[in-house]
Amino acid sequence: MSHKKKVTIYDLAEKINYSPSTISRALKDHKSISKKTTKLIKKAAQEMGYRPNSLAASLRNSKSNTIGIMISRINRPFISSLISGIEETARLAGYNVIISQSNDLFDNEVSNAKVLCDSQVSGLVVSLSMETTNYDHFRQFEEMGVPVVFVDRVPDQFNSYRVVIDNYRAGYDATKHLIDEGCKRIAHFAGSQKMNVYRDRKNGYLDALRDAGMEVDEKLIYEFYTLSSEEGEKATQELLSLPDPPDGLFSSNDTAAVSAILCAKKNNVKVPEELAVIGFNDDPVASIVDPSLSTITHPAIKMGEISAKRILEHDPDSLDKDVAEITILNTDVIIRDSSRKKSKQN
Amino acid sequence: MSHKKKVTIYDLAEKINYSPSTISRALKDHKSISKKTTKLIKKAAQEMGYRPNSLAASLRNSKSNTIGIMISRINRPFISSLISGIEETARLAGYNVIISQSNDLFDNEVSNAKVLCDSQVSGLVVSLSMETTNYDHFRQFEEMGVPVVFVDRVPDQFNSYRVVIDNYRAGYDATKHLIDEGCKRIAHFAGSQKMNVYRDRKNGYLDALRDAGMEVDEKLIYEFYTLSSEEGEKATQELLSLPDPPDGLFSSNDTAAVSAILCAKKNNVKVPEELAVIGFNDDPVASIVDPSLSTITHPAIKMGEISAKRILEHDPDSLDKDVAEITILNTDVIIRDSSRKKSKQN
DNA sequence: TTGTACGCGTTATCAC
DNA sequence: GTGATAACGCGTACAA
Repeated sequence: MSHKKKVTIYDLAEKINYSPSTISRALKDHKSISKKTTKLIKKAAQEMGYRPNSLAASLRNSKSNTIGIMISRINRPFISSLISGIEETARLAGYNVIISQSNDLFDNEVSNAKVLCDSQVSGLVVSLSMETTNYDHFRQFEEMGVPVVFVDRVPDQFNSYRVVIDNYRAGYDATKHLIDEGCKRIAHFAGSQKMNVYRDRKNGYLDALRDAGMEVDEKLIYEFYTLSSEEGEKATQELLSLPDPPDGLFSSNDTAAVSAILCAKKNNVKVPEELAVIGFNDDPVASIVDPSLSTITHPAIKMGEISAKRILEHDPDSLDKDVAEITILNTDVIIRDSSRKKSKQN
Repeated sequence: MSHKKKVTIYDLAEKINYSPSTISRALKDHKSISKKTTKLIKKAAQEMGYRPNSLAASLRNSKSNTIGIMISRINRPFISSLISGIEETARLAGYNVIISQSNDLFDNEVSNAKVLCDSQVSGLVVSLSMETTNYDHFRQFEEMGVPVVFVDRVPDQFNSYRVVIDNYRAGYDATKHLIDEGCKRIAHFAGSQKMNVYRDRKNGYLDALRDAGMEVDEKLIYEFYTLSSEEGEKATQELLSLPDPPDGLFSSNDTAAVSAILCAKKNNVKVPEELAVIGFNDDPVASIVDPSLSTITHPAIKMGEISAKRILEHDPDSLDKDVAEITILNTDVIIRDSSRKKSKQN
C-alpha cells in the first residue's frame, strides 16, 4: 500500500492542456483568467484531487503565513487563553500558529527564537520568560522585516508592537479597593521586579497606599520568583505570625492569593474579616475557592486576538520603524467575598 | 532601513570557493567531507551569518519536521497540559508544533485537517471534537503516509495510533470508591455517549453498581453535552429535589463535580456526609474547592509526550498498517474530602 | 487571455 | 573528498 502521489499544477496542466501558469492563476482567481477556464480548471483540480503545496508557495514567496508564539508555559489559564485568541484569529485569516515554550528559561527563549526565525514565521507573538532582560534575540526578526508583538510581559526598551494591560492602574485599583473596605495594613505579594507586570502592579500598590496616607511597611511586601502556592503559603504563614499582622493582601496572581486564603483558614484567621484578599488574573479557581476570591480581570483572549491582528495588519512598507505601537487594555476589579468587609452581598 | 538579505549556501560557496553541495554536506556533518573543510565551512557560515532555510529543505525533502495538533479548545487544563507535553518532546527532537482548535465543531475539524495536511505535517496528534463520528477526513493523512495519533477522545473504528487511559476501569474505580465509602444511591454525570471516554466511564459506573448488587436508577444518570458548570448545577438541583435523593455522585469531569459541590452547599446538603462526590481529571480547582474534590488523575503531559514519541519514532516503512497500536495509561483515584464518609483525614 | 522560462534554497544522485 | 546538475512545486516577469 504505497502512498498516493501528489498531484501538482503540472499534472493538471498536462491533463487539460493548459500551461502551469494558467493553472496557478486560475486556482487563485487571478483576474486575467476567464471565468470559464477558471471554472474548468478548478473542476479538474477537484476531480484529480489536487492539493496545493503550501511549502512550495511559502518558499517561492518567502513567507509562510504562520504566526510564531513564544510563551513560558502553555498550561496556565492566562497563557492558554491568550493562545486560544491568537489561534482563532490567525486561523480565520488563513494563518497557521506555531508554539514554543521557554519554561521561563532565557536560553530556551533564545534557541526558540532562532528556530522560529528560520521557520520564516510571518510574525511573532511573545510573552517573555521570567529570566529575560536582554532582547537581542529579537533583532533577527526586525532585520528580516518580521513583525514582533510583545504581550503582557514586555521588554522595557525595544521598539515593537506591544499589547498590555495597565498594570499600574490595576495594582492601584486593587489596593484602593482594599483601602476602601477598611484595611489598615495591606500586604503585597509581588513577582520578580525585573518584569514590567509585577513592577507596575507593585508601584500601583505603593502609590495607592501613599495617596491614602498609609505607611509602606517593607515587612509586608514579598517578592516572589514564581508566585507559586508554596511561596504564597509560606509567606502567609509568616505574615500571620507577625506581632502586627496585615488585615489586607493584594497578591499579583490568583495562585498565591488562593494559597493565602487557604492558609488563613487553616490558621483560623477569618477571610475577609481579619484578612481581606484580592488576587490578579481571574483564574477559574478564583470563583471556586471559599470565600470566593476578589481579583482583577486579565483579558487573555482579547489580548491574543489583538496581537494576531497586529501581525495580520502589519504593513511591511510602513515607515517609522522607530515608533512603538502600544495597545493598552482595560481591566476591572471583580469584587467577590474574599474582600467584602463592609459592603454585604450584592 | 531595508531588510538584511539572507545568506544562502551559494553565497557561502562563492565566498570560500567551494561548491554548494559541499557546503550543504559540511553543514550537516556529512561523513564524506573532511573534518578540516567542514570546520572551515562552518566557521565561514558563522561569520557570514548564514541561516538555513528550513522551508527550502522541507520542500526538497517533502517533510516539514512539524507535528500538527488538533484539539477542541486550548484553554482547558487537560488540553493545555497535553499540548505542553507534545511541544516539549517535539522541540527536543527538533520538531515544530502547529496547533488548531475545532471548538468542538465537526466542520472546523474537517477544514483544520485539510490545512494541516496541506502544510505537510510529519505527523498529527488529534483529540476529537465532540461532534465527530465520521473520520474520513483523517484518511488523507493515511494516504500520504503521515502517522495519526489519536489521544483521549479517540474513534472507535480507525486503524491508527491511540493513546488513552482506561476509562472503563477509572469509572469503575471511582464508583467502587463511593460504594466502599458507604454510598447506597449513586448518581452519575455522563458526557456525550458518542464519545469513547464518557461511554466507557459510564459503563464502568454501571458495572461497579451491578457488581455490588446495587440497582441502576436511570433517574440518577444525566447525559450532558459539555459537562459545564451550568449543566452540573441544574442537574444537582434536580437530584437534590428527588424524593429519594442520591448520597453519592460520580461526575465524568471536575467542572460539573465542583458545581455539584457548590450547589449542595447552597442547599445545605452536607458534602460528603449527605452527598459524596468524585470527579474526573484532577483539574487545579479540584484541590481548591471546599471540601476538596476526590477525583481521577488524567496524565495529560505524559499522554502528550507519548503521542509525540509515537510520531517521532514512526517508521514509514513499517508494514502491518492494519495493526492499531494502542497505549493505555494508568489512572489513580485521588481521595480528598468530598468523598470521605467513613475514613477520617489521613 | 494564456504560455514560456526562470528562480526561490536546498539536497540527492551521479560523476570525477 | 568534492563538484555539477537536476529536481522539489509554485509564482511571476516577460512575451505572445
